[in-house]
Amino acid sequence: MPTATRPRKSQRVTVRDIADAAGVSIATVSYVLNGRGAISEETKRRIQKVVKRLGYRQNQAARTMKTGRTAIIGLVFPNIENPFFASLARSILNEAQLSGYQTFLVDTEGSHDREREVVTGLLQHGVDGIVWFPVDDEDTLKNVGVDVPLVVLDRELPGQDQVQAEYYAGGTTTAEYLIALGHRRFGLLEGPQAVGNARERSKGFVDAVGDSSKIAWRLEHAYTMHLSEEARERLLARDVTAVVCGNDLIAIGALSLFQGHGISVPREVSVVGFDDIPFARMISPTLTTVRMPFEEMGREAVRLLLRRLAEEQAGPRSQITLGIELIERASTGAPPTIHLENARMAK
Amino acid sequence: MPTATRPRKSQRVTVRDIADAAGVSIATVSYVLNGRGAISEETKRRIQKVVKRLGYRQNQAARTMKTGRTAIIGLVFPNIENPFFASLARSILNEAQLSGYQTFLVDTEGSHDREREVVTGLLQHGVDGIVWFPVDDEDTLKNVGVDVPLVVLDRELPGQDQVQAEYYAGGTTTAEYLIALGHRRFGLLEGPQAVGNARERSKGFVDAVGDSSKIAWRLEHAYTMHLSEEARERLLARDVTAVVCGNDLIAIGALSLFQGHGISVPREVSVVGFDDIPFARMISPTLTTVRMPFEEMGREAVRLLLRRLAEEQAGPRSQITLGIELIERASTGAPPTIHLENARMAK
DNA sequence: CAAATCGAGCTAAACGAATAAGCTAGATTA
DNA sequence: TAATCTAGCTTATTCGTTTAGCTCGATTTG
Repeated sequence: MPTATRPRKSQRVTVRDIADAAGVSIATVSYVLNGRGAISEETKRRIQKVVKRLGYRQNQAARTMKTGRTAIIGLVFPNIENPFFASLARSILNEAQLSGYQTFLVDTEGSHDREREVVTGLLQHGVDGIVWFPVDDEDTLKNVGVDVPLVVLDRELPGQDQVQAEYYAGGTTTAEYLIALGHRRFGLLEGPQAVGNARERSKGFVDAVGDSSKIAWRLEHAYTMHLSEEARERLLARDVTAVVCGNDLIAIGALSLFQGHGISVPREVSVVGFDDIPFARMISPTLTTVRMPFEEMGREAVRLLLRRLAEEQAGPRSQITLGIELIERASTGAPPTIHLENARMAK
Repeated sequence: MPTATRPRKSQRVTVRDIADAAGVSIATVSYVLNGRGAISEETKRRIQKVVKRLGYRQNQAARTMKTGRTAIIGLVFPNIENPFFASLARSILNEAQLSGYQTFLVDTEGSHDREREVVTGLLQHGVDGIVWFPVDDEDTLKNVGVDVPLVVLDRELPGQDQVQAEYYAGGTTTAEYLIALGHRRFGLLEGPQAVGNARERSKGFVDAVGDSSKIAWRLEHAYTMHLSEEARERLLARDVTAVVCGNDLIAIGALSLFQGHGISVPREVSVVGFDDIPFARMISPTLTTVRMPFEEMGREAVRLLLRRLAEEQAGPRSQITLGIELIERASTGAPPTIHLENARMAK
């Protein structure tokens, strides 16, 4: 179709241009650029000067063709709007950047189909590795043919490298803390039980509570601030002195509900979250919660991935488990006296 | 160095493999893959079957070499942990994905130097276009040599395509609303005035307030929930009936401070935010704020970019300005009577 | 009935960089 | 003096695609 228009030649600066301008071969330029080969200091300097002068940038696509490496990692997340993921993403983007990697961030919006789709896209682009935060415990990528290193975040998948936190301990710690405060009747607004770590957390809590106290009810809830009708009813029934939530978003939803109904937290009821998103300390009352080590998780995930990449060898899978910590804030306190007395009588 | 080890041939499936298996040339395979050329239905089907059977994926790097297109766009953000950006990012990622584009997300962490750095990285990877949310009004990319379409978000930069919102109108609308409620003494916790839209917003507010009321103080503040010492003092001085904040995070910080000091919102003081991040409706009291059209902004930015990409022609720059809307919630109300009376007397 | 047209597919030349292998000239060694 | 070595380059090939231009037989047309 183009008739008169002459195709613009040499649109982009290439090694060829550098080589010509510096009076050397393209091989020499390439060696200098990659710090390889035996090149005299003088030639190096000359070439580097030309590179700067012409504003040359390596063509990553061409590089990739030869080396098979893209210097890109893929980051697969269920929902970037959840502050938990935003914090984690930041840590990962940062760590990757430090090692000279760019990151494709893809949002699966909680769908298994989209998980498969987006990962296929990532592989087509030839990402060197993938950090994957699965929607739930289902291994949707089983037969997608992932032929690059993969690190799984916060989930239990057999045979994969993974970075997790001490969910069970998070549960027990929470229980011990609340019991020490005097609570004896609990409500659990658990995260989706299709996810292993949500189960772990609940299990830790239930185990630690043991026979000393009563878990009045357990209700599964999505990781969102907008409480389900059932959850609202449960909370407003007022039959517990402490509500333990699957994550901070659910806890914030609970606080919001209580506040809307004039129920005082923590005087009438205590609320505990999980994750310690930045908002947890800003809402009122500030939220007692279990801190997830975002920074560390992201860093470890990227490092694990890059180590795999460097070794090239398929060693045994690594499983990194990070410690958690209960952060005591203003949403928890001693139970109302009447309940306290009940508890004493029960002893 | 490899002596005994035979280099694994045909590690990856290529068009060559498909062509051989289907008994055609690689050109034919390519035509089928790209829906071009005149190929019989039968051959198409045969090739597609082989593609599926061998699990072939196009090598994007090789494609890029020939076409000069990467099918990647770069997204440059100041801080992904701010829910405002998270929401915007989600919209952009989604829209890009729909058009078959992957997205590099980079976080500049509010630094000009990093803005330059990361964009250079993006260009090296050959992104087809860039959506840029600048740190402030400074055009840090002026001499970075950006040779691809660029869309600027939420900032005023001469000569660039941009997507914005009606900041000035946001300011006036807020003022009119508060005045209608009876407020006459205002405090402004403004966003960084180095940024044009923050100035616009303040200007809109100040203009609309006019002589009818008094702006007791104006204080510049970073876009964060953690209030500065000066801001805290200002707020606790209690000399205004309404506080207008530069964004929702600042507003949440203010609410938190008031609540911590037993100051009732909105009975004693009203608070207004800006952006309408998802949390605005979940905190208590729920936050009256000005809704930024995240979804639309992201969508328009990507569309604008892709249009540029398709046209290839450098037409006149586009400037899309989106409407905003005041969302009335529970953090605003009539001023305390004593103030109301003062205001009346002043008339 | 020869020429023009057309459908379906093939050949071959890029794209820009990395790199193995080869070359050259001067220095060192036998 | 000849053989060997080495620093410092260059030459030539390769990565997997896309695509302009060609071929070849079948069909249509004047």
